[in-house]
Amino acid sequence: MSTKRGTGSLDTREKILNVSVELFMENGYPGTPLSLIASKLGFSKAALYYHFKNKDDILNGILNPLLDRIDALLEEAPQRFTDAESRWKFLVTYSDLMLSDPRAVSVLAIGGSQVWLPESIYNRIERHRVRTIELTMLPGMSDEEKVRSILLMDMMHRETVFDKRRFVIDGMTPERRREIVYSFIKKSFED
Amino acid sequence: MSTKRGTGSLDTREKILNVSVELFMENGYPGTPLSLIASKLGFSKAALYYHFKNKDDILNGILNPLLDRIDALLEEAPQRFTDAESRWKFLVTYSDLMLSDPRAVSVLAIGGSQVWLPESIYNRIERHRVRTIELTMLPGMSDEEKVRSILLMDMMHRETVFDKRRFVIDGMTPERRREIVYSFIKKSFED
DNA sequence: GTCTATAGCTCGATAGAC
DNA sequence: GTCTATCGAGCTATAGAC
Repeated sequence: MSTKRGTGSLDTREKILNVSVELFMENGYPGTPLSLIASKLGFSKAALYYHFKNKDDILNGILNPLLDRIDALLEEAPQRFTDAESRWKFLVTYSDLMLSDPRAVSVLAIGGSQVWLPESIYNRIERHRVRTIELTMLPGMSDEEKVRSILLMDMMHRETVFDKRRFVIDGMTPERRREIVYSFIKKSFED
Repeated sequence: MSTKRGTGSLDTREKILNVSVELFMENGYPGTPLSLIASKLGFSKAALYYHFKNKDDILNGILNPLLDRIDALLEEAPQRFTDAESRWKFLVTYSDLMLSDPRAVSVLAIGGSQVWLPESIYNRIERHRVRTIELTMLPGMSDEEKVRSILLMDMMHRETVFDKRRFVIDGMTPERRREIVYSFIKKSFED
């Protein structure tokens, strides 16, 4: 995949991805011209086309590693969970997976309805969203419990995906916040 | 404000706003050219400039009525609420206000980090977001309670703002869903 | 592997006729 | 109040030199 690298330096390819993520977060994906990415890297726009075949290819480079791993996780999962413990274990695994790729997650957080995404990526994300919600639902749930599952899965997803615009309490660390959020979600699931 | 109108027909201005909202939801704001709005209305791009001074002015026409009313509500509100009942009354009022303008809410739902918004509108929305969260916090709350307030306000806001991409249960009406969601939020606040 | 130059396109906005 | 025509800016992507 990659050539051998020296001590501290990253692939040019990786540098491009990292700078792109920063700019996509600031300006959005359609709002970030390739010229801006190039100038922040200190070289010209055309040079980007040596490393990526077009703009969407940069986006794919950022998102695909994470999306592939989510695909794999969802394929391993059973049709439905039948008990709360194994469901919770799955949710934690899913959450850890998301948190393991902050670069991709940052770009996912730009979204919203994400109409600007290439259709192939959009469809994958939508499939993940629907499937994870389905997997929170246990057999024999009432309407109230189903709706609550949707709300809580949504809450968990947002907790992994959003970092920037978050309302921060005094000196609370992100880890402490996450601990509180997850225990609230777990308790609400069990209630 | 408006000239007298015939029986069923809307202002051209209102027609433009309604068509724009539909297209903004489909393609996003930056992804919707004025030419598309014009063609869907059956007239030319230049005609739009008789009714609005530029593209952002259309967006303002959609959002400002709601944002103005939210501003007014937030100015009426006390510095902080001191009891759970008056806080809940405020939250219901805020929610009803949002639901009273589905057109504006649809456009707000496009967002996400909403970097595409004109700065003036973006700042207003951010102020609303922060202020409403502050108002959910009662004196003497623990860290856990503060975080839960953030989560629940966020949940409530999303319940008013999102319609489209929602995971729908069988034959459940939106009203039934909202009833379940609100009772969950209320219960979680009181817990 | 990076450059300059430019093709080719789309868009917002304006001018001016009707 | 709506039209045609067009300007000018900004963008993706490619060609071809080094």
